[in-house]
Amino acid sequence: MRLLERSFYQRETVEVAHDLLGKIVVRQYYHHLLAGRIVETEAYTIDDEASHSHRGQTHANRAMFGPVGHAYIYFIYGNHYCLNAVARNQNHEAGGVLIRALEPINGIEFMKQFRGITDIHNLTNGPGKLAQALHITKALYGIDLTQKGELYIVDGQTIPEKDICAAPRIGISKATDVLWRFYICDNPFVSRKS
DNA sequence: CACCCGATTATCT
DNA sequence: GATAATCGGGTGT
Repeated sequence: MRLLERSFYQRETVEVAHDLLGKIVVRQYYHHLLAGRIVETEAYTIDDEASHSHRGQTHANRAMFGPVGHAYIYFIYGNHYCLNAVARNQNHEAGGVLIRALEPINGIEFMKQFRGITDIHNLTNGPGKLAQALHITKALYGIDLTQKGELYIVDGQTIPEKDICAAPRIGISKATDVLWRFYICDNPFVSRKS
């Protein structure tokens, strides 16, 4: 499995969100490798009212203004971390792709332990859930996802266009018209149906 | 320093 | 399907 190159992330954010489906998130946790296939994503651009980057750079969102291919991680609702891959083309100042759901591939027993449950379909089918299952916290903020390390993304199968669904993003109140949520249709690990 | 809110989840009914 | 839990960050005083 090859690492995704920096150039992969240096394209339109929405395109990268679409193309990240089928790619593999790898978490090296001490000597263990936890991995999952991306089955659901959402794009957030700087022009987008729903994006954390829309009101300009702050200390918390600085990663989204930094080099593409790095991780933007945020904490929400008092409990949950969420993982984004920084992605944008050269015309834009900021942008990110929220990783919303994974299909567990490797290290499933550790994921169960980190999540405190045994149901495999409830392990990584949500952005906060997958962060907990892979032990992703702010300690990994800004990490380069194009280099082997504690967290990175490698190539996987290409998903046929007919198997990709687009829908409005979840949990936002602004810019609900655009279909910037992508998921693999009929995949049982997607956070929810549309 | 007080206030408000949120790219969610678990746990009810 | 409804709602409580929970707390860091942004904003304004």
